[in-house]
Amino acid sequence: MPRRTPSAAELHRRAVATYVAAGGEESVQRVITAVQSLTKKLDQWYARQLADLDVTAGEWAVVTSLAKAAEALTPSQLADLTNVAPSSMTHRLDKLADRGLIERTPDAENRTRTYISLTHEGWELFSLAIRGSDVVETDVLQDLGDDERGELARLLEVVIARLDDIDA
Amino acid sequence: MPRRTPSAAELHRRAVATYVAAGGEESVQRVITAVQSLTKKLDQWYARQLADLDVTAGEWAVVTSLAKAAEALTPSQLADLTNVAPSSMTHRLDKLADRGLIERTPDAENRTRTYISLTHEGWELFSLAIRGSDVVETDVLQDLGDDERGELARLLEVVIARLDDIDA
DNA sequence: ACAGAAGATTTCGATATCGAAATATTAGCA
DNA sequence: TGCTAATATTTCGATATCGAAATCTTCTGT
Repeated sequence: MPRRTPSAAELHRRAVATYVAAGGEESVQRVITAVQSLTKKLDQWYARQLADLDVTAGEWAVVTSLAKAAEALTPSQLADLTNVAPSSMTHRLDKLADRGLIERTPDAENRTRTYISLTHEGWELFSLAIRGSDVVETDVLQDLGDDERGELARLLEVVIARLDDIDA
Repeated sequence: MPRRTPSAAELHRRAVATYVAAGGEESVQRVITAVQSLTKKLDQWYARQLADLDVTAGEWAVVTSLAKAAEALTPSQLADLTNVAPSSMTHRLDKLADRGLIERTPDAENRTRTYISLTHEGWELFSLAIRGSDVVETDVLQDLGDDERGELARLLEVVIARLDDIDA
């Protein structure tokens, strides 16, 4: 018989122990493991929320990429930003265009290139989903005081700043 | 012409601004956005590293789940842990079993159930990949002092502890 | 003991994704 | 100019994933 589901905190402890036993450094694994399990939980919630709007995680990734870019992007750029093969993007964009969330605009200056942009409906969907997910996200951070939340953000941003320099 | 690729830090700033403009709370978005872009980068590195070992991200998720559980799991549990449909797990396990990384053991007490466990080779692959990824992970956290790293871990663990209570 | 509900895994048809090749355009350069 | 290389997107065949249904086993209640 499978035993009772352990708490997230307990799973985290075990995961860190496992990684350390396999040769990882403890302080590193505590951070990385926590970041990953947090993302995993968030992804589950987003998936449910997006299902209500009849949008897949992959489609949502396209919408947010366009929203964040604040300018038109090419299919290749979107494929790159969303970690997917360029050939897969074609079909995704077809579906999104059919639903009226994005539109393709051929580049007049370079006819091999197509620009993708959010339609008004696309922006509305984005805004709607963000307001919904902000609720869950706020809940997740509830146990952190204002100062702690700021400190957490600061530390993460130090890490982010380093991302480009690695592996290059 | 597409302009120069912005830095991760710059992308982060913009993303937060976009989410705030769409109705998100700033201190929340700073944290959540940072966590997600960090995970995305890590996933890219893992994918490359795993490709060298001829393992997909999905297969790796199965291996780590088994390693962390430290006991045999059923296909359903694995599907749940790795966010995939139970029917998809069947084929994944077939492939992993063909490669000798896992093995299926029928449960003697309940013949509808099958237990999946890592083989010796499975453990070796796990250990090898962990030692490899620890290198990158350590690099990522390089700009944080020991105390800062500890504080980051602590804050994240506070958040983790709350995950179970949400949405239930 | 037995009928029906619940559970676990697999099979099946439809769809999504991948990598490689095809197509079309632009850029570099002799 | 004209030829080759590079770039952007799409098409194509193979594989992976999904949700629903099928199969088999165990549990529940009478």
